[in-house]
Amino acid sequence: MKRKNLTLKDIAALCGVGKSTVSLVINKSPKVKQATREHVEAVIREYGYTPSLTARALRSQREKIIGIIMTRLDSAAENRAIRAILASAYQQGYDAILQESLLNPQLLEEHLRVLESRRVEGIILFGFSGMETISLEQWQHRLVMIASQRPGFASITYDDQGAVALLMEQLHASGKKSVSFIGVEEGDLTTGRARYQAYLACCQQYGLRPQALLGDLSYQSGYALAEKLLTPESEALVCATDTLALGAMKLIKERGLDIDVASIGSTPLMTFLHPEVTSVRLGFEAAGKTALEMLLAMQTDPAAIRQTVLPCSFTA
Amino acid sequence: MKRKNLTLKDIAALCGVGKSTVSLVINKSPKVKQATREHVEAVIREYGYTPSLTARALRSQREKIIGIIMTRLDSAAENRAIRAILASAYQQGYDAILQESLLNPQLLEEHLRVLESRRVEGIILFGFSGMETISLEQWQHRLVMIASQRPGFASITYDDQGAVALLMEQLHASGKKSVSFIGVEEGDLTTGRARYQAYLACCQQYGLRPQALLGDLSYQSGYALAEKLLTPESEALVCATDTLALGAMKLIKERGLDIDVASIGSTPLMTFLHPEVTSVRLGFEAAGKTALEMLLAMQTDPAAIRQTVLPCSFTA
DNA sequence: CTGTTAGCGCGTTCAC
DNA sequence: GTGAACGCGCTAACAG
Repeated sequence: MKRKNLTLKDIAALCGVGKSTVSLVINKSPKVKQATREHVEAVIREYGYTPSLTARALRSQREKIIGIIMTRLDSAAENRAIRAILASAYQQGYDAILQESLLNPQLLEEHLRVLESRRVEGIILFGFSGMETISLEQWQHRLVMIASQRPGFASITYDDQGAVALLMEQLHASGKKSVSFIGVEEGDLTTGRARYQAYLACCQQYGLRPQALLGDLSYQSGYALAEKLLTPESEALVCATDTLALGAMKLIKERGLDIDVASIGSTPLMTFLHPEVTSVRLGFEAAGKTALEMLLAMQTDPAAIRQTVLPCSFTA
Repeated sequence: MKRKNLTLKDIAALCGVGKSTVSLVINKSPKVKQATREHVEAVIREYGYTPSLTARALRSQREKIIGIIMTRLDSAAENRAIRAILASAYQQGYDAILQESLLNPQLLEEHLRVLESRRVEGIILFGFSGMETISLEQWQHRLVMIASQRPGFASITYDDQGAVALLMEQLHASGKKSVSFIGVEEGDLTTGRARYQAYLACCQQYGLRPQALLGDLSYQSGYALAEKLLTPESEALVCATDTLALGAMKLIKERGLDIDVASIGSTPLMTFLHPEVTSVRLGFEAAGKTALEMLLAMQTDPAAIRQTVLPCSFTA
């Protein structure tokens, strides 16, 4: 029962040929006689031989593995991106080692060490604020950051300003004069700072008085912020994320307030629970797909290191 | 800049010692002179040398990698289990290759092939109905199934019956006479069939008339089923999952119905949005932790192949 | 042109 | 404390 793994050599012996012949067959080299090839293939199938990618990797110096470091497994946004990454990677014959940073720089550092010793070919890193102190030089030409950026590094970021602007424009067009905002602390550079600043800029542009509160990234926070911020005069509320919006919506429903809500994310849950909420999609799937493409391109072409900003759009 | 990876040999040369000495230092063997050890360690640090786990794996025939095949990345339940798996694995020096089966047997089969050629030491497989046709013999002693089982294979399943019984008991104790149920099709053996059958059994036990509908596993389905099933006379509703419950709750709120709802999952979202819903936890974290422990135990002790049923409990 | 031999890649381990 | 063999598949050089 304990069928220990067969090796190339075993198969060669079974076929009465040299190791290299078997290797050539496996790699579909044309320089093997048809008869030999078929015989070898038959034996391989019969014994269920599978070549060791480990040995291959050692020899070829190519692991065909990438590392993905996400912040939290249960982030819906990252999930969607990763699904796209895994699918693309799979097609290219790559597998992915997954790690969770939990927004902890120290943990990130340890993960990087592991990926280093695994000799992964590249890393896709979901950024978070606090990781600025981590040195990444040695990964510079084989790392793509998502959702944050760093000079000289490849990155894919979401169009935070564009998303907020899109929402604000829509609310403005429908005549709202009192548009509030709930977001997350500016310590978070993208979801936090960028979206908040964009809100402020839009207020200025449209001559609105900013009314905003920032908290953390939880349903509870959305609820609490909305509770503090909203008044009977509020006409509209922009939320930095769907999570916050879900919290806010709970309050709004409970109080029976009549407020137009807009948010960023466009998650299936939000679309289902509150289709009336205007929502903008940031293109998570595209981010994942693009990240992998960029990573693979970087291997051969250093010029592929680019900082890409993905466009956002209203839900189709 | 293109610092190509240093090897053991390089370090040995730099230190003026043999390869094996460096190896011994890395593996903290005591049979190295203190002075030599310190010198070697200094050089290793200075040059930032990291031994290749690939070479080590080839030599030792131990990859220290496991494969995790989940059904869907965005399954909250699986996410929680996987977080626990990753954390435990990390402690033991294991990394995880993650794959998504999307409930597709064919995809599962391909993933298994990949894991085979990667020579992973074990697999944690989140089961789904439809995968019965896939042969797993060769993995028998290094695979743990979660949420489904197969004779002779290690598995961890949730206590579907217990969970339903717990909810029904509570509703019965509070005097409900009309308890409906929405679930998922019986093609799904655990979430679907087991929970539905448990509901029927409880109805019989308490002398209630069963009123149930089954659909798929989506918010929309929860809403639609509730709409068809509930009447003004309905007193209580048991939902097979939080997802269904979220859908049902939407309808219930919209209609202003007065119905006690109970569900299985106890996700943070549910707890936040509808704390009034009675919810049972199936112990996803425990499942992940247990799965990994079992997998590692199986490597040395075939008797560790067990079919475990995790207990459920009300949210703490 | 077909097929083989030999050595490599890198860390581990065991006689010397 | 060390050289050499080893694990497994790849490939350049070579023989038939």
